[in-house]
Amino acid sequence: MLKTRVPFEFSLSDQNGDLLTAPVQPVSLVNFVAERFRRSVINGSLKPGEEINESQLAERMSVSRGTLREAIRILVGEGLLEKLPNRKARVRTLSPTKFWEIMTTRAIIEGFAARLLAQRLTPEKLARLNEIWEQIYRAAEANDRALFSDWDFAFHQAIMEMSGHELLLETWSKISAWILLMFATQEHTSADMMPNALNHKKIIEAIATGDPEIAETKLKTDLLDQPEYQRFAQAQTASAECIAAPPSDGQK
Amino acid sequence: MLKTRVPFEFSLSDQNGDLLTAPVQPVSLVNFVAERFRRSVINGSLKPGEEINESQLAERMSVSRGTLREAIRILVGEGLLEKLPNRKARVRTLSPTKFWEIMTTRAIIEGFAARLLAQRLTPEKLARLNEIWEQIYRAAEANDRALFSDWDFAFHQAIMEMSGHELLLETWSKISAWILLMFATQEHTSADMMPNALNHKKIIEAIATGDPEIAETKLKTDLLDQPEYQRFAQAQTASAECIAAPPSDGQK
DNA sequence: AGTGTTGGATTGTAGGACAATCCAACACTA
DNA sequence: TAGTGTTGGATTGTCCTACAATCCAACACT
Repeated sequence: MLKTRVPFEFSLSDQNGDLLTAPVQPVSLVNFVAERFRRSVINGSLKPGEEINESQLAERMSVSRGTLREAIRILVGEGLLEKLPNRKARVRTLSPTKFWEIMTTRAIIEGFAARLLAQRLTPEKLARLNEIWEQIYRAAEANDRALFSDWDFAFHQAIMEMSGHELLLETWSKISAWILLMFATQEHTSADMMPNALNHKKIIEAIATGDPEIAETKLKTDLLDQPEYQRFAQAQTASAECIAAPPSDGQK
Repeated sequence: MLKTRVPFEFSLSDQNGDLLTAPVQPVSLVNFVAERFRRSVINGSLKPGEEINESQLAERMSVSRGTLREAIRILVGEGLLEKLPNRKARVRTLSPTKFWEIMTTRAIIEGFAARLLAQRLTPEKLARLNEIWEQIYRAAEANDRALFSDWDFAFHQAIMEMSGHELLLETWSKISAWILLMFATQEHTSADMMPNALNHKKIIEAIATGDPEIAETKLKTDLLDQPEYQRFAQAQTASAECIAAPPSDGQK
């Protein structure tokens, strides 16, 4: 088989114009495979609970088993796969409880990031948020569900990045695959998009006040008031006050 | 070389009496090596910035390069090592900024866990906290720094575990190596231990009130008021209000 | 001082080998 | 029939060897 490595890969949506000066990131085959895993889980070709046969999959992907195993280690670290010794790796399942956990974790992480961002806001950062918001709005207008999700994700990612808190960003990144998965599984009607878009504007305004308390609270309540959270969280009222009340479901 | 696997490993300090019914966890060699890495970083035999030569270290540890590489992947996922393609893995360094990041991240995670725990507190959980506290107190009395750190860590870990929020626990676990590293690097005088022990009692009391707000706030302020945080965070006043003010240092 | 060039060290990946483990199916026994 | 051995194939865990790709520092050139 081909023994050459995947040399370089640029995320094509590289927003900032300074493509030239931006650090070039070589991508190893292992990372490439890991990314494929993420996408496969997110787009549903790898279903929750599905097991992974190393030799078989390695051959189908035309990579060595070692390479595949390393990729699996990464995904396990990110929580997308689970693995017990001597047993196949499995795609983790997304139960209502897990859903609640993801949303609350996001809430405290993004809430804190918003607090930081509010304190360190610069005109450039604000401009960037507004740019992304434009795209969100446009996607909502165009009724483009996939595009809307992409920019929605980008919005939250931007907040995390601009908060300047590296560890928090890392932590957020590790659960971001779950976030994407949730985006993918929510069956919004087109009616949901526009109010959602307008709400993002309110988030920007909350951050723009410069008041850390307002910014943090806005992000927190916002994440926990999402309809899909409500749906999964069953009878729970998901206000900021009730942030700590998990849904009580039997299945893990 | 030896081709047999490391069969099973029990954490000897397995508190709960039902050793028999508890699930048996086989440990792969990769995990064993990963654990060695963690300990080495924490006890200082692997110094921050130090680079890792795969073949060399693999031979010295009597494991194959593949096994070592998988272990490295795990540690990279936990953030203890950093790795760029085609370059050696390196032990990440703990700058003042990083220190601030760890403490604030802990604060929001543990704070939220305390909130949950306050709401779901049972007599058994409370008893467990008090048991651990006994050990903390005893270690402080005996002036045993290492023992104190161990039980201090166990205390916080117990809060995370008993909060019942799996994802939060996972997230916390991933940065726990950093926490241990901080414990290891703080050069407390013996005088610091007893007040610290007594303060842990106050944490228990805050949780025992059952008021999520009180519990969360107590944990948050507590983590950010630690002397070692103050030391690293330089001129910052680390009250709950100033939670979001990072130290401004040049070196990353 | 700035820019080619080169060789050795190291990482990235493949692929084969085999022991250890698991699991499901079957056989046996009370 | 329920419970308990037994067994063989499938799969994972680990090691090994091999070599291409990459990096880096040292040297040479201009």
